[in-house]
Amino acid sequence: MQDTPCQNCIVKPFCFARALDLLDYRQLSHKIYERRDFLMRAGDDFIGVYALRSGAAKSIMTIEGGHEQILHFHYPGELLGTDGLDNQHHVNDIQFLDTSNVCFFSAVQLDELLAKSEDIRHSLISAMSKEITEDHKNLLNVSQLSGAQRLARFLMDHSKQMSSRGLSPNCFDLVMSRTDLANYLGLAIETLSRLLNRFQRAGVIKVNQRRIDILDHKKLHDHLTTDT
Amino acid sequence: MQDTPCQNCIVKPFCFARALDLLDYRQLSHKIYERRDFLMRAGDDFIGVYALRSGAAKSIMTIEGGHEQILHFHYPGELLGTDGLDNQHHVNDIQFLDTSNVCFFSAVQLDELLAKSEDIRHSLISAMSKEITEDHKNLLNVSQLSGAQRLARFLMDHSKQMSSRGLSPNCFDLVMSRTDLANYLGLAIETLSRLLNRFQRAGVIKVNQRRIDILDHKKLHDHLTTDT
DNA sequence: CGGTGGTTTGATGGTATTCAAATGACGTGG
DNA sequence: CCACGTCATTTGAATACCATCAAACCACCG
Repeated sequence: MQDTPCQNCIVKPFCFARALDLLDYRQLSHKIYERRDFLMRAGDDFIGVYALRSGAAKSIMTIEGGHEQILHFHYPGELLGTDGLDNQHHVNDIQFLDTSNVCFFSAVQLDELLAKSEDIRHSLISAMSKEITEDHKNLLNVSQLSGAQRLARFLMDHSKQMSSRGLSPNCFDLVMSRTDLANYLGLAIETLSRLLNRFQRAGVIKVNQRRIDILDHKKLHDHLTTDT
Repeated sequence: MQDTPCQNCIVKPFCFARALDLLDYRQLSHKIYERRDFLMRAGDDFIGVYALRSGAAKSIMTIEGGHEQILHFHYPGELLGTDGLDNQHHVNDIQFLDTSNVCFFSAVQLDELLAKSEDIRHSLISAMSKEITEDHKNLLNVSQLSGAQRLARFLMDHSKQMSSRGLSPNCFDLVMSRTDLANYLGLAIETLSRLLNRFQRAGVIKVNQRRIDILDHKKLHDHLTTDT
C-alpha cells in the first residue's frame, strides 16, 4: 500500500521528496482533480503550495478589460501556487487540463521545512529563480520572434521536455487546445492554425488533432533561426 | 562617519537592512559604478547578490541570433543578481544607466542569513514571487496590448513608482534612452517616437528629451482601456 | 443523426516594422 | 565660442505581418 505517496513523484524542477524524512507522511494531503477543475482562483487566500504528481494544468493571469494570458502549462513534478507567496493571495487562476493528482503542503509545513533544511531552501529558491528566467525567455520570444519562430521554439522545447520525461520527443499529444496554445504564444487561433498547416506542408511536422509528429528536427531548428 | 552604510538604504521591495543586526557591518562591501558599467555579464559565476542603493540599472537577456530583451529597469532598494541563484551562473547582463552605489552580499552571507532569519527567508521568497508576478504582467502587456496601451501602462506605472519613491508623479526624467524603452516595450524605436508624439498632440503628456510631464492622468488611463 | 464546440480556410484591413533620410543634441577640438 | 562629427531621435513612405470578420468544415457526443 501507498503510505509514501510521493515516492513515485517525478522529481523535475522541484519536488519535496527530499523533505519527507522531515515530515510525517500522514500530514500530507493528496487530492484528485478533473479536467476543467480549478486548483485556485485569483484572489483566493494563500494556504500553501502544491506539487503536481500527475496530469497537467495551466496558469492564467487576467487583467481588467477581460484580457487573459496563459502563463504556463504545468507538468508532473512542478510546484504550483507559488504566486501566493508574496502577499498571501493568489494572483492567477490554475486550471487542470487533465485528470490530475496533487499533493498539498500547508504554509506552516512549508515554513517548517524552510527553517529545517538548507536543501529545501535552495530547492525552492532555485526553482523560483529558474521560473523567472523561463518567464524572461517567454517575454523575449513573444516580444521579438515572429509567429513561426514562436511556434518552432514551442515545439522544440516541448519535444525536449517530452524526452526528459522519458517520452518520445518525436510524437506526442498536446494536452492543451488550439485556443490555449494560441493564447500562450500570443497569436490568434487562426494564425496558429495557418502556421501549423504551413509547417506541415513544409514537411516539418505532421498534425492530426492534438497529435504532433516531428518529422524533421533540423528544419524545425531552421525555422527558429531564419524565420520564413 | 558611515560605519553603517545601509542605514540610508531605501527599503522598497527588498532590503537587507533588517539583516544588519545579524551581520558584521564591516563584512559588507560597497562599490560605486559609472554609467555603462556592467555589474555582471551573462555566464559569469554567481558569487552573491547586490542591493542597489542609488542610481539605476537595466537587466538584459540575449539569445542566439543576437536578439536582446531588456527585462527590467532597476531602481534603488531592489535586489540584483538573483538570476544566478538557480545554477550558480548568471543568465543576464546587468548594466548601469547612471552612477550607482551597490551593496554586495556574498553567497555565504546570504546562506547564513537565510538559515538564521525567517524574516529574511520571507523577504527573499516574497521578492522573488513578486518579480514573477510582475514578469507575468509584462508578458501579458506585450502579448495582448497595443503599442499605445503599452506606453500608457508604462507611463502610469512609472508615475506611480516615482510617487512611491517620494518624487513627483507628474514630472520626471527617464533614465533610459528611447532605444532602451522601445526594446523594453517590445516596439521599434520609430513606433515609440510616433506614439510619444501622438500622446503629446493629444495633450496627455509633454515630452522634452527624456523629460516627461504628465498633463492628464485621466486621458492616460483612457488610452489604456480604450486604446487608440 | 443532428447539434455543438473546436478548428480550418478565405478575404480584408490595421498596426507596427522596415528602410531611408532629415533633424536635433551633445561633446570635442580648433 | 563656434565648427564639426557622432550619436540619438524624429519624420516619411512602403511593406509585411498578423488580427479580424465571416463562413465552412470536422470531430465528438448525446
